[in-house]
Amino acid sequence: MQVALDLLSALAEPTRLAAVRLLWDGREHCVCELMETIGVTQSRMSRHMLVLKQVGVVTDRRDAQWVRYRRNPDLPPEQAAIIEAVIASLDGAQGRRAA
Amino acid sequence: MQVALDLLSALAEPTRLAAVRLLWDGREHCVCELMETIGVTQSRMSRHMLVLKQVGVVTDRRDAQWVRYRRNPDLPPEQAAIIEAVIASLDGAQGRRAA
DNA sequence: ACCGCATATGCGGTCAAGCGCATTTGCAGT
DNA sequence: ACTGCAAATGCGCTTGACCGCATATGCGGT
Repeated sequence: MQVALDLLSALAEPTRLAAVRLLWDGREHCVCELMETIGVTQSRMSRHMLVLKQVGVVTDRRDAQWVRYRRNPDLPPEQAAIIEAVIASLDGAQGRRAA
Repeated sequence: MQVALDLLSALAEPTRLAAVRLLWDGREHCVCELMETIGVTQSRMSRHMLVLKQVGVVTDRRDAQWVRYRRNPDLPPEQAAIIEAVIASLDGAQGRRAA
């Protein structure tokens, strides 16, 4: 159960959920981009990304002065399914509001 | 986003996740049954059920001296999908361990 | 009316999560 | 070597989640 709890805890925070949502396009994003898009301070963004990395949701890579984060391609399918369901609920809410 | 965050927070707690899992059989369960099955104190169980009720995951019903909780049948599908993905990951982990 | 089981709740304590600020570290250009 | 941007981290603080204990409330049965 612990794995699921860790994942849920990681997602149950606004900054982290926003980051996961952005990273779920499959592309790489540096911390500076994420913090600007989401609108949070640098240390805050950095720490939250660490949490996401620790639960295995994302991967990071040094690229010169930047650290590029992206969705972890090796994330177990059952966990990916959870994240996708969450993102779908976010997008769905948006769509229904617009309709 | 708030709705999803509330749901995730509600699920990201051991006692509540265990309760949701039990209630997801669609049947009714009283607090006394839940607390015994899960193995927690009465006040603890009661309070966690309140949280689950507040986020709309479960419904309660007075039946004589008991309060019967069950899965909320009116839970929006996108949220139900999240919960089902979580439960599937729990069951899946179990099955794979046994295999 | 009283008792007893089931459930909820008031209260106070503990602990970890999250935060900002300041500093450090990593890296590239000059 | 020095400067500057990107990212991480040490530190101390605040706040809210969760807990147990005790008590209140709801509801039959006697």
